[in-house]
Amino acid sequence: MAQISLTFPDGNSRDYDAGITPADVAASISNSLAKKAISATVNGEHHDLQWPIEGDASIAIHTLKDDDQALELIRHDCAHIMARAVQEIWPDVKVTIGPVRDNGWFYDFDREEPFTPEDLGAIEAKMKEIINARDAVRTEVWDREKVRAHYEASGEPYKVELLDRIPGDEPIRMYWHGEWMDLCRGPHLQHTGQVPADAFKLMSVAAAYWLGDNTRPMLQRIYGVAFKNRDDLKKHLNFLEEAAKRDHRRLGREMDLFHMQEEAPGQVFWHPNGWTVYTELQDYMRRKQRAGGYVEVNTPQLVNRRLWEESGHWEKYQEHMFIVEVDEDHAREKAVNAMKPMNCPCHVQIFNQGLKSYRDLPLRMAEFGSCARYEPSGALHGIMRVRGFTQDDGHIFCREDQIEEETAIYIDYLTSVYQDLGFPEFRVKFSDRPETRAGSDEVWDKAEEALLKATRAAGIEPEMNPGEGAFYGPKLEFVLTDAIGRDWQCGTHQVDFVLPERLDATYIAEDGAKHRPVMLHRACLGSFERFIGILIEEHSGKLPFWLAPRQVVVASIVSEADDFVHEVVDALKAAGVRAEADIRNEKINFKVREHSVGKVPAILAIGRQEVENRTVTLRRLGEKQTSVVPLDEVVQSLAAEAIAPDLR
RNA sequence: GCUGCUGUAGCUCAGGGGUAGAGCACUCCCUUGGUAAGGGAGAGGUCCGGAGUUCAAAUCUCCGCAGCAGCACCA
Repeated sequence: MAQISLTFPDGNSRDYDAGITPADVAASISNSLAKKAISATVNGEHHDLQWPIEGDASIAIHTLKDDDQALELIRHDCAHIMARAVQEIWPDVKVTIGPVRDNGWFYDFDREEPFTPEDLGAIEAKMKEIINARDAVRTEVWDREKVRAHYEASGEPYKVELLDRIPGDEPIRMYWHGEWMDLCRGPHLQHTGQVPADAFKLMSVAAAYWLGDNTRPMLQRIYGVAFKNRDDLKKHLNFLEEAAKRDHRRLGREMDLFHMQEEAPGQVFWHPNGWTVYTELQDYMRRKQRAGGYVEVNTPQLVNRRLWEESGHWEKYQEHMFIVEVDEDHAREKAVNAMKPMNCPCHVQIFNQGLKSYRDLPLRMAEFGSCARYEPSGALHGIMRVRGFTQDDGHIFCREDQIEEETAIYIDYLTSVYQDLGFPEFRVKFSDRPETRAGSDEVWDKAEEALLKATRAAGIEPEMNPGEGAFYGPKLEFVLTDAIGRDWQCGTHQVDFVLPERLDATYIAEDGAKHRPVMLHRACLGSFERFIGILIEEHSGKLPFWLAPRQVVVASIVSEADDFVHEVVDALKAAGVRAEADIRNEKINFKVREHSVGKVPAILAIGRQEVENRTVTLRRLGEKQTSVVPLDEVVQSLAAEAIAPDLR
């Protein structure tokens, strides 16, 4: 038999017979390693222990100590064990796919009846039985036709379809967990007992379209999470509990920021506190925009359908637009208008007024543009995904050869805004041409290349997001995450060769002839609504001082202090701090608790001593200890803190 | 939009075919208390909307609306 040489992570190598499995390699090293081994990385690829090695290779044997591999295997085996449990309880249920995801896995089933919470309990119990049985996991490579015959005979149409989607040259692997078998690429553990029985939990059941396609059947998806041990599971469940407390919908109510109601689904009623955050943020953005060389404009809410037809939005997005038909007295025909779902066509109208020279370019035009989109009901989510919102929108009209520089300038601008707002880190995605799009392939080639080049020149290597671009051009997405880790696109930067063409935007170039400008669509926050939602969750409601709606509460300890309380409040207000008095007939304990819950960053307590010495006792949110500070000093330091970061 | 779940006081929730419940919040009274809930009293409800079943519906059924989770969508 041929000999092969395997090289271990420590650099040593040993010779083995060709075709040896990692399990045998582990056994050749020590009995304990053979028992603890869960998988192996061979030539950089993660395989299970039964995978034969045919040639010289590098090899690393993994145990539960290797987090990445262990968690992947535990979760993947959980998916199989769960599918087996489901089919043991309900043999008629059809299985589909069950990938590892986030902190666990999901598995999609086709079953008439939806799973109930009680069902989940039963499945969990059955899974524990399977784990405790320590059933061996084994694998075989099967001939494609044998797999097809098997799944056709056992009535598993989804598996047959999956089989057909596997490229022709890939070997088809079947995996057994005990007697239960599934088509799978692997790798898997050695036996079911290697899954910790007390470190997984079935979380929820929800529906999902087969293959993510809304024209295909809906399946029942069960989500689970799994970890290496019970403590990690507990930590995760605890994290979710804590994250729920940071939910912007909950904090929005607790901090009295905003509310929403049935009569205006997907639209925000901003309360005084919330509107303070909003306007503070808007003032900041307005200053940043001016400093960034933008001119600010404002355009109509309600625009005749004609413009949307010209821009192409009517054709593509009519279903998602709020249509307003005006039947004026004596009018021969109805005027059909739409609430603007975005601002770009309106900005082109402003650009098109008068003749523009190449000297005017790049022309950076910004608007706090209120938009309305009829979002699908299921998409609405607090103030993060709404039907009425305001973008910090902007369009840069420029020459093709200015795209790269303008993109670099913009990325710089966005970075400084995100930095100021407490997001030094953010993710960038690059989305290229979608299937349905406007514009020729040559134009798309140009746009994609220019954008990508500029992004890389700015020192960013974006995540690729194939086919996700806008219909008129490729885009960069700047992504932030909410309390439980869901992605939200906030900023965006898009190259558009199409709209200037459709709306006939031109400028006079040096050659005296009309030329077509390129349009860069960009939003930094995205929408105020979404960004404030993210801000709330990111800071758990404890907004930076300059953004906090209620910055200081001055609380009396005894009523004799009331006059001085008002004096302190007045002094703070005069210095530009949002301060309010609390002279209610309540104990200081009560007041401290209430304003702490309300996320007020600074509480100043005033009792007899403070009145006498003209001091205040300052307590910062989240801190236990207090400090006694002279009035002048506290006014000065809090006033300094209230200044927005761009003005410091 | 799709699947499932939910909708009872301002909030969080219990209850459940026949007088509507709690805690917190609110109002009033007592209390002037030194850093996360002082004590007492009171007021507060179209039980999401509509239809049906029933002697009787907040409760059961159906249809809507809204919210939640996931999927799909996101100019």
